[in-house]
This record gives sequence, C-alpha cells and structure tokens, in this order.
Amino acid sequence: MPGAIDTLLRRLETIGYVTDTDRALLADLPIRIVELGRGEDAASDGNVVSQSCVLLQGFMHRYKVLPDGGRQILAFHTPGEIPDLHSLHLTKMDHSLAATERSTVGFIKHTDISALLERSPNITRLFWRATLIDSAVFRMWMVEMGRRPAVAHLAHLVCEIYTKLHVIGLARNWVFRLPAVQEEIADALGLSAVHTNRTLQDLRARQLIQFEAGNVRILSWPGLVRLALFDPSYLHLREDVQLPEG
Amino acid sequence: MPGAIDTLLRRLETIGYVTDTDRALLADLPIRIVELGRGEDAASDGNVVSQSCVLLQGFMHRYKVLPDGGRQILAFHTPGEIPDLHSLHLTKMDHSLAATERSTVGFIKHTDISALLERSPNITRLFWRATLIDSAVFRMWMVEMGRRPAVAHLAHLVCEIYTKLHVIGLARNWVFRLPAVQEEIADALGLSAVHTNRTLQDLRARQLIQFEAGNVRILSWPGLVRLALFDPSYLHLREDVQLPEG
DNA sequence: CGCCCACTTGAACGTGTTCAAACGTCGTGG
DNA sequence: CCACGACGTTTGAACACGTTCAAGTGGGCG
Repeated sequence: MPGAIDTLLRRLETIGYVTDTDRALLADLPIRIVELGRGEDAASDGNVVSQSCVLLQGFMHRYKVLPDGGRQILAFHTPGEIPDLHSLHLTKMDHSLAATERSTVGFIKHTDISALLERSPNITRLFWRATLIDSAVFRMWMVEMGRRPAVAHLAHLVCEIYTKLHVIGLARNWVFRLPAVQEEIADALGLSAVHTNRTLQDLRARQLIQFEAGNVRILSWPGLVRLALFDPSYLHLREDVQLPEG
Repeated sequence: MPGAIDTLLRRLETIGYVTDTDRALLADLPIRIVELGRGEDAASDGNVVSQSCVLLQGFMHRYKVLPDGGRQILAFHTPGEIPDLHSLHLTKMDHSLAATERSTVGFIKHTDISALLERSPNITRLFWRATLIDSAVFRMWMVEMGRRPAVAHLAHLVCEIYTKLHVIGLARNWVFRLPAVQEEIADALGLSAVHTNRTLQDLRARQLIQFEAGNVRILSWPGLVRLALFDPSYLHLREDVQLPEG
C-alpha cells in the first residue's frame, strides 16, 4: 500500500503538529497491511492483543455484545485513526473492533509502537492525545444517549461523522459515505432498529438529509447543527483546520 | 496533608506496578492542597487549564451541562484518581469536574507532571493507562445507558463504586459512602430524578441494598452482581488485587 | 418556628419498544 | 431465466418504560 502512513499523518495533523523527524520515524514503522471483510473483527472482546491497527481505507466501529445478544456500538472510526491504540496499555480487550464495510487496515506491533514512542516524546504526546480524544467522543455520546431525544442524537451523529471526514478531506459538498446499516446506527444510538428507521424518516421529512444505501447527503448543515446542538469543540481539532460551514 | 501521594500511590498500585524510584519521584511532586465545598468545580467546561488535580479525600464527579439546563454526569471519582489528567493534553476542558461532597484535592501543575513523565517512562505508562481506564469506564457506561434497563444500570453503578472503593481499602463489610443526592444519581444514569427514586425503591424492595443519606449497605452482593451483570474486568485492575466477594 | 432541600407519591402522558408481517433488491442455484 | 432465500428496510399496532407535572412529606438548620 503506497503511502500507508500518509493516511495516519493526515489524521494526526488534524489534532496536532507533526515534525519532519516524527514523519521519518513514522515512515519506518513496520506495518502489516490487511484487508478486512464487512463485519470482520480486527480485535475481539476478551482477547489479549500485542498489536494495534491503523485504519487506512474504509470504516470501522467498536462494539460490545451483551449476554442477552444486545449490542452497543461505542464509536465509529474514520481513516487515519488507530481505534485500538488503547490496547498498547490495556492489552486485554474489553470490547471488539470491527470493519463496518470492507476495509484496509495496517497492523503495527506494540513492541514497534513502544520503540517509536521511546524515541519521540512528541509522538508520545500525539498518540496519547489521540486516545484522549476518543475519550472525549465517548463523553459526548454519553450526553447524547442520556439527555437527548432520538432525532437530535441521530442528527448529532451525522454532524460528527461528516466533520471527521471533512477535515481529512474525505467529504466535500455535503456528501459522504456512512456504510452502516440501520441496525448498526440503532446500536450506536442505543435505540431499536424500528425506531431508528422512523427517526431517519423524520430527518428526511425535515429536509435535513438524504440517506440511501450508505450514502448520505446533507441538505441543510445549519438545520442539522441547530437540531443536534452540534459544537465540534469536543473533537479537539487543531484551531487552524477548516471545519464544515454552510 | 501528610502522605498526600500515599492516596495516589494506593490507587496506582491497583492498576499497575510502581517502582521505588517512581515512588521517590512522585513524592517530590509539588502539590497544592485545596479544600473544595460540595458542588464546587475543580475545573470548568470551556476553560483552558494548566494543572490537574488528584482527589485525596472525598468524592468527585465529571459532568456536562446542556443549553436547556439538563446535566449528564459522566463519571464518579474515588480517592487517588486524577480525574482531569486528560487536561495535560487536552488543555481546553470539554466538561466540568466538581466535588460531589466536601473534598480535599491536590493540584499539580502540568509543567511539573510533564517534567515527571520525562524522567520516568514507567509513570508515563501508568498515567496513560489511568486515562485509558477512565475511557473503559465511559464505554461501560455507554452500554449501560444504551442497552440496560434502569434497575440493572443502577445496580451496576453500585457495584462499580463499591469495587473501586474496596480495592483501595475504603469500603469493607458491604458498607460505603455514596455522597450523591438522587438527582445526581439520576443525571449519572441518564434518568429523571423521579424515576431514579422509584428505581432505588425497587432495589430496596428486592432486598439488594439500603441507601440513606449517602450511605449504602449492600445486602446481597451476588444478587446485585447478577442483576447488574457486573463483570469488573473493564476496570482493568491488577490481577492480584482482592475483589469484593460474598 | 419556619424555611429549604431532598425525598416521595400519584396520575397523565409520551417516547421508544416489541412483535409481526410485508416489501424490494440482490445474489445464487436449479 | 426464473425461483428462492437472505438481507435490509418499511409499516402497523399494542405495549411498556420512563417522563413530566404537581403536590405533599420530612428532616435539618438558621
């Protein structure tokens, strides 16, 4: 995969500053490129792992399955992110990480990551910061789940994903791919699939989005933002990144 | 405050191993001891901060307030934790941190923490791990909020707090302090205060707990664990710590 | 004594769930 | 080429969990 770390770099540069020496160090990281099929786990709940993966192409989600079969999706991840970087210090997975659609990931051994971090305090800070931003997103989701009505929550999720894709250049003109089926969106929102379907129809009826076959078109960004009360500061992006506006 | 870092050490030793040199380094940390009144913020949403605080005595919670006045409590914190350690790398607060009851905290400047971390890769790992465990707890809460009925969720919260207090020696014999009023518990569970009241009565009627004036007595740990489906592995405690049992 | 705060109770209401069935599309195999 | 099955989406209707509003209780403290 040519420029595997370019994807990682683009993401890192949206949340902090990368020096040239860091760039060189990252380029030297041994990465094993793997193609994951839809729904395939990159890491599974309960397992002790010795590698993390950077998402290069596609879409991933983290999730937890309950004894009764219920599932809660905890996060969606976009290219350049390292969804299971936390496993570097919490080697036993307390949830699973899967490809939402067919995706390309790059596995990096923990030993190689540790060696890299020893050599660059700046990358240490950046990687730590990346895990802290995951944490900030969890907090935001908790607020959405606990205190917001279904439509607003769904609108917020759309705003979040669009913003994340936009800043790495993977979304323009209010169109993007959200390769999740309604049941997955439901599991992310903490709702039933039936109600998620009706909530989507609500958003459509309000002329805020189109959503079909994993393709979203935002019809009114200001309308969505207002409904969602979306404020991107919790994403802790660099002050100089270009946020969506319109 | 004699042995301010002892409290911190006790917590750190439940999640990892601290060397003697680390102990010495920690003991040298300049700490400013402050008493916080009930409800008083140690750090507030939107502020840029240059210090973090270790909870020495009492109880804290993190929360976010919505434009409509609603509040979501994101976490409860027990002595020895550094609830806003994340602000080391996310200096702009995206939520607030407050004392749940009158508490003693020790403020540590970020510059001093950074200096410490530069000298000890082991403490860096431990501190990073601590923030990752916060993250793991957020994930668990998301599952509880999204996929569990109110009683089970409440039971889970009780199990979590008892376990955290137990491992640092602040709870024995199934009795502990949970100095939160019902409205705070409601805001933590994502429920209304009224329904939280009824859910508490439900737990009492099931003979699982007593709860009065911030004092909890667990009447049947196995019963609570079963109802909550409580599995402490998400707390990522050291394998050799003594978990509650009975 | 009187007020404030937290807790409690009742009753109507509403958002979201559950169960069940139907529809459409796509890929596969007869 | 069509039949079939799998899967995702959509719809209807009954139900339930949790909310909201409103009032009342009780203890602690000035």
